[in-house]
Amino acid sequence: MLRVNRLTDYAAAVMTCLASHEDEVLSTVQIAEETRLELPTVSKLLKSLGHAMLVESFRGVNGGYRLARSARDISLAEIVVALEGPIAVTECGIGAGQCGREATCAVRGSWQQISTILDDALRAVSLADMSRRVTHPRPAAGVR
Amino acid sequence: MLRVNRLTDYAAAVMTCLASHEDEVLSTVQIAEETRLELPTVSKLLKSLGHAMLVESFRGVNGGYRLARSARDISLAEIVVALEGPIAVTECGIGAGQCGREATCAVRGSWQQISTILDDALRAVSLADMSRRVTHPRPAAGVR
DNA sequence: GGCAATTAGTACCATTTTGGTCCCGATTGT
DNA sequence: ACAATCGGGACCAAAATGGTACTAATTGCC
Repeated sequence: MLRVNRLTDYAAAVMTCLASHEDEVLSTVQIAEETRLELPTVSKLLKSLGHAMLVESFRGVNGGYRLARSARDISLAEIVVALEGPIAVTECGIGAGQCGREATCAVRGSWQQISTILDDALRAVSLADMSRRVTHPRPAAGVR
Repeated sequence: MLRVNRLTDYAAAVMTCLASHEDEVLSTVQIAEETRLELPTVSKLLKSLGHAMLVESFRGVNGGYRLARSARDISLAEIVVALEGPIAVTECGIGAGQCGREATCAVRGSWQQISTILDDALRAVSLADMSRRVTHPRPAAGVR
């Protein structure tokens, strides 16, 4: 486990799809077809991504969605945050006062360290990196 | 989000408790009191940790649990794996054939990269590190 | 030998989360 | 005016999660 929600995974696919059509406005239907995801699901995802200002929406006939910024300027971390909220592997990592055991808790610091590393890793991957990987399927060894 | 199960968090607390009594055999009751967790929950956790060979169990009167190895030789990754299974942020990261979209999936590689980094980070934290942090509450900046 | 302490295994249940669907109102190009 | 689209919710079924309970097996001690 230690999974990202399936919807977050889907969101990454949707964003990659948009990235591969940079500057075009794609309708939800087109995106659903291209990603092979269900239409209502894609619709829901795009709404969340819109709230997070990762995509721009255009209503009306010929409306649809487009990346709000260049694919190079959007990180995987932002997509995760848009769908799941702050990146923290434990609940107490978000804010104080959630746990009751805080004062005596020996493990919080370590979890926070893990969260930070994870956050860094997610921020280091841009949407452009993810799209690039499609055509160059053999990734380099390290990240940063 | 992107959380570890609460039980995994608890398991880390239980293991840290055992680490602070290295070589002693503690009963479930003692561990529950010290960690301030519910007895049945602690019991369940210790069973899982036993299956994963992270703790040794002793039945009968004066029985209980003890770390199976030195705290330095047990990593946070092992605790996570014991409770949650293989570390992979997406389902398709575990094995092939889970997803159907695999052939065309553009994002799998990036998720796997994240999983690897996360795994490394978890393996880099030992139980001894976690215990140490209790007495030295200000952690150093980086990990490795 | 028998009792009490203690873990092992398993089954079970309530609640929350998750993934997914649907509907209706608002906007806009033709 | 109409049709294509997005926006915002409400809603629901299924699964995961966290937690509990019960019984069997093991072991130390009197």
